[in-house]
Amino acid sequence: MPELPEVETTRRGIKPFLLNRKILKVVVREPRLRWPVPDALAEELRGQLVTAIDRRGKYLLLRTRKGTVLIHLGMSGSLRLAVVGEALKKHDHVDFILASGRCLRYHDPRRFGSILWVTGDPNLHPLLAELGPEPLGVEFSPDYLLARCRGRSVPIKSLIMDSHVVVGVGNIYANEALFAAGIHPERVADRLTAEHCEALVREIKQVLDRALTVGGTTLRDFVHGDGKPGYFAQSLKVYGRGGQPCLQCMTPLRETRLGQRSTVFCPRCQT
DNA sequence: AGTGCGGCCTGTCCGC
DNA sequence: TGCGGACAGGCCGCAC
Repeated sequence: MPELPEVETTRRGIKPFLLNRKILKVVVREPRLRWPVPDALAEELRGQLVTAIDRRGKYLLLRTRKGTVLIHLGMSGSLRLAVVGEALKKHDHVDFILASGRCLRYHDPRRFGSILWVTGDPNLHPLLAELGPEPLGVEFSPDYLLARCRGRSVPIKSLIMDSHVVVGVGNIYANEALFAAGIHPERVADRLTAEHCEALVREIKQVLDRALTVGGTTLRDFVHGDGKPGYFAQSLKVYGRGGQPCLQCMTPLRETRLGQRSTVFCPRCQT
C-alpha cells in the first residue's frame, strides 16, 4: 500500500530514466482503473519529451510540453522500469515506452489507482486544487494544525487522514504518529491543545521522514526487481499489533474501527 | 459546510 | 484440497 514515502521513493527512482526522455508510445491494456484511462492519453503523449517528474501528495506528475500525466497508485499500484519486450506480469495495465528502450510499467492488481491526462496547470485540476499542504513542508506547522482543528468534531485520526487538511498521511502512519504523540485517535479534533498539535506535527513529520530514509536505500529495486520499497522495514509500534503489549507500558494494545479503518492504540499511553 | 458512509477491486487468510 | 466469506485500504462522491 503506497504511502507518501513510497510514492516519493518511486518518483526519485524513475526520474533519471524519464527526465528529458522521449515517450515513443503508450500501451493501455486495461483502461478500467478508478477512472477510465482517457483515450487521449496515448495519442497526446506520443513523441512527447518528459520535462519534469513531480509529486503532489500521493499523485505523481509526469510533465510534458503538451500536458501532464497524473498518476495515483491507489492501494496496490506500482511503477517499475522494464526493458521493452520484457514479459508481462498479471495486472501490468499500462506501458509508457521510451525511446531509450526502457519502459515505465504501471502495475495495479486492485485497480484503485488512476492515470489521467491534464492540460494546463495541473494544480488547478479538481483532484489537486483542494489538497492540503505537504506534511514535510514548513506550511504544515503546529499553528496550522491547531487552526484546522478549530470547530471540528471529527476524531483527530480522521482529520489528519483528510487530504484536504494535510496530504500523505495514510492509515499506518496515522496510527503510528498518534501513538508517538500520545494522543488518543478518537479525541475530538477541537479538543486538541497547542501542545498536542506540536507533538502530533513533529511525529507525523518524523515517521514519514524515517520511512523516506529507509525507502531511499532500495531505489535499485525500481529498475531490476519487484520494486518493493523498504518502508515496512521500519518497526511499526502499534499498526498490526492489536492485542499485543504496548512497547512502552505493556498494556495490551486495543484495536477498533474508526471511519472503517483499522485503528490501533494504547489505552494507557494515548489520552 | 461538516460529517459519515458506500463503493470500487483482488490477493490473502481463515474456518469448514 | 477446495470453497466461500471476511478483510485490507485511498479517497471520491453521495446523502443527510
